[in-house]
Amino acid sequence: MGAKGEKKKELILNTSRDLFIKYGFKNVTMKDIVEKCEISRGGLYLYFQSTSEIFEEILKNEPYFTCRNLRKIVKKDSSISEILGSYLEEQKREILTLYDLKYAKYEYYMSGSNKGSENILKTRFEEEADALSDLIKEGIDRGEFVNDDSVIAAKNILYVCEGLKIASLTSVVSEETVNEQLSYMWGGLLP
Amino acid sequence: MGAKGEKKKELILNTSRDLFIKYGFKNVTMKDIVEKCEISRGGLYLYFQSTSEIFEEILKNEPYFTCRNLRKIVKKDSSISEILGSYLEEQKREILTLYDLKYAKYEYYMSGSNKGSENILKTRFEEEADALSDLIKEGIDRGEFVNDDSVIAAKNILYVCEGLKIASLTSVVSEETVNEQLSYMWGGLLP
Amino acid sequence: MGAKGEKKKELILNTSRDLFIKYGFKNVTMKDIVEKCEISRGGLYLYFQSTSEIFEEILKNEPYFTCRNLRKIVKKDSSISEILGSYLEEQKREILTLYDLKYAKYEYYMSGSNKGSENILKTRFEEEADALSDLIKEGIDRGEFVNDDSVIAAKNILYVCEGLKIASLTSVVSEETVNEQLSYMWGGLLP
Amino acid sequence: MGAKGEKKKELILNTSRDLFIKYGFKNVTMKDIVEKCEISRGGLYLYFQSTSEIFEEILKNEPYFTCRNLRKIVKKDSSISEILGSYLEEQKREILTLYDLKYAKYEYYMSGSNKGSENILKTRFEEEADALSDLIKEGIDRGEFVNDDSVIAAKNILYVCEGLKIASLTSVVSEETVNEQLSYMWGGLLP
DNA sequence: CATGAATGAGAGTTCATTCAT
DNA sequence: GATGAATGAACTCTCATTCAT
Repeated sequence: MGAKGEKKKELILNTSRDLFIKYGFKNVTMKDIVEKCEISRGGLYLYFQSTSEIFEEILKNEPYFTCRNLRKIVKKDSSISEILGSYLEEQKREILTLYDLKYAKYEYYMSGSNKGSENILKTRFEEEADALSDLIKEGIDRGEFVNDDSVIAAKNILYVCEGLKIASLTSVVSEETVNEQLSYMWGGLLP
Repeated sequence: MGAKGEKKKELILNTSRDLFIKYGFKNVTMKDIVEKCEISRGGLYLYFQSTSEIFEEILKNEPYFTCRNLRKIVKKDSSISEILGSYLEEQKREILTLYDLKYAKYEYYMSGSNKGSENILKTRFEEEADALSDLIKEGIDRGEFVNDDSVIAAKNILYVCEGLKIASLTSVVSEETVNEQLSYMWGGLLP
Repeated sequence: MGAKGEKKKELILNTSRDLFIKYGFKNVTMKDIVEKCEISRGGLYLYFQSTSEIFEEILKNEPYFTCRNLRKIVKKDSSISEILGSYLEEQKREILTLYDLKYAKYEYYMSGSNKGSENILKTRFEEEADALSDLIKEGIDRGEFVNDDSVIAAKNILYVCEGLKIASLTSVVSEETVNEQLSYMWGGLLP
Repeated sequence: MGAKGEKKKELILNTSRDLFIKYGFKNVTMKDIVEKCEISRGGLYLYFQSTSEIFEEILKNEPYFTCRNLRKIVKKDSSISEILGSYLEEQKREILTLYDLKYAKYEYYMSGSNKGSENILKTRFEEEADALSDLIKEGIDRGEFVNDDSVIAAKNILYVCEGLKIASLTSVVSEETVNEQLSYMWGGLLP
C-alpha cells in the first residue's frame, strides 16, 4: 500500500471514529462508513473487512494517558502529590467529556464483537493499575502518603473512575460529583 | 387483557429474559423471541412492539436489593455495621454472578435503545445513593462509623461497585479483588 | 405449511425449472427466481435457502422413464424386443429434446454445487443399469437376444446414450446419428 | 508483443490451467488468476479479457491424441488392431485420470460461456470420428475387422468413451468397468 | 384474539473492469 | 507496457412489521 493508500486508510479511520463517537459501535454499519467517507463499497473492503476491524484499529491508535507517561512530561522535581493530582485531573477530563470513544468502547466489549482479539480494555486497566500502584508506593516511601496497600488503593481509584465513566454514559455526572469523589479518595491517602 | 393474555405476556417476558441473559440486548431479535416462545409473529406484536419494550418491562419487574428494603428484612436490633455488611455481601454476589441481566442492562443503556423512556439505571442509582447515605449517616450518629460526608461516602461505595461490575463484564474480576475493595471502603468508614 | 404455501412452493419450482432449462444451473440466481416469480426476496427464502436446494427438489420431482416402469405400461404380451424398442425410443426423445433439464443437470453435478447431497445422477444410472440388464437377460432367456453378459450390454447402451446426450449439448446431434447408434447397439444383441 | 510479453502470457496460461483443473471453469475468477499469477489486475487485462478467452487459448494449446497422429508414432508394420488397441488405451487413461481439464471443458461448453467462438469439442469429435473411421475401414479391408459401417462403429466407440468420461466426472467409474466396455466394443469389430 | 405467509428495506460481500500514474 | 486503487453493479441473506384469514 502506497502513500495514497495510507491516506485513504487514515480517512476511513478518522471518519469512522466520528461515527463511532456519535452513534456508538453497533449502530455504525459498513454502509454508513462508505457513505460518510464518500468512497465506494468495494473501496472500503480493500482496507477493512468489518466494523470490528476498523474499531480495533482506532482503539490501537487512540492516545491514552497513564501515570507512567505522565511522569515523563511533568517537571523533574514534582512531588508525587503533584503527579497524582495531574493524573486525576486527566481522569476527570475523561469522565466529563461527552463525546469520545468511551461509549463505543464499552459497547464494543459488551456486545461481544471483540471475539478472538486481544481485550485492550483489560490490558490497559492492568497496566494502569501497576503504574498507579508504583506511584502511590513511591508517595508512601517519600512520606507524602499513608496507606497499607498501594495496589488496593490504586485499584480503588481506577474502579471509582470506571464507575464514574459508566455513570456518565448511562446517566449524567456533574463536575461537582467527580470532584467530591476524587477528593474523597485523595483523603484516603493522606496522613 | 384476560388471564390468558397475562399468561402469554408472562411467557414472553420469562423467555426473553433468558435470551437477554445469554446473548445480551442487541443480539436478541424479535424473531429469536418468537421462535424461542413458539408463538406467532403477530402474537408477539399484540403485546410488545420491540425488544426495547420487552426489555424495559423485564427491568421493571426485576427484583433488586436496596438498603431500604434490606432494613426491613434484617433483625430489628442489628447494628448498622451488620446491615451495611449484608448489603455489601449482596453487591459482591451481583458483581461475581456471571449470568444475569447486568450485561444486557449496560448494553441497553449504552446502545441508546432507551430513547424516550425513563432511565431506570439512573433512577435506581439515585435511590440507592440516598438510602445508603441515610444508613451511613445513622451509623455515624450511633458512633459506629466516622465520616465527614455520608452522601459522598455512599456514592463512593456505589461507584466502586459499578466499576467492579463493569470490570467483571469486560474482563475478569476475582472474588479476592472484590473482597479487597469492599474492605478498603469499609476501612474508610471506621473510626 | 398450508395449501397456500404448497401452491407458492409449486410456483417457485415451476418457474425456476423454466429458468434452469433456459439458462442452465449456474446462471440462475435467487434474485432471478424472485423476479420471475414476482414474489418478495424474503418470500423465496421462506421456502428455499439456495438455488441448489431448489434444483435438488426439481430433480426429485422430475418424472423419468426406466425400463421397469415401462414394463408396467406396455401390453402384457409384448415381446422383450418391443419393450426395449420403446425404451430406446424414449432415450432418443430425451437425446434430441433441446430444452429440458439435462443441460442444467450435468452442469449442476459438474460445478460441484451438489456438495453434501445425494448424487441423483449416479443413483439413477445404477438403477437404470440394473433394470435394463434384467430386461436383456430375459430377452436372452426367451431366445430373442444373444449376448454373453447382459450387465455389460446394458451399461453399453447407457454409456452410448450418455455420450449422445452430452454431444447433443455441446454440439449438435442429428436424429439420423441417434438412429444409427441405436441400431448398431441393437445389432449387437441380435442372434 | 515482445519476448517478455510472451513469457507473461505463458505464465498466465499455465497458472490458469492449474486452477481450471482444480476448480473447474465457472469457479475460477479473473481475481483468482491475478492472485495466483501474482501479477497486476491491469496486467492480466492486457492479454486476456475474460476467463473464457483464457480457457479457449488453453484448450487450443492442449495436446491431444488422435488415431491419425497415433499412426505416425507407432511402428510402421503394426497391425490395425495394435493401433486401435493403443488408441483405446489412451482413451482409458483419459477416462480414469481424475485431474485434468475434461471436467472444466464440459462445464465450459455446458454453461454457455463459449458464445460466439468455435466449438473445439465438436470440431475435435468430428476429426476424431473421421480418423477412427478410416482406421477401422482399413482394418476391414485388411481382414482384421468385420463391420458393416466403419463410420457408425467409430462413432459408437467415441460415444461410449464420452459416456464413460461423463460418468467418471459425476460419479465414479472403475477401471474394470472401462475394460469391460472397451472389450465389448472390440468384440463388435472382430470376425 | 391469533396466526404465519408475505413484504421490502437494508446490511454484507464479491468481482469484473477501468484508468490515472 | 505495467500497476493496483477505485468503482459500482450484482447477489446473498436477514428481519421488523403488516395484514388477510
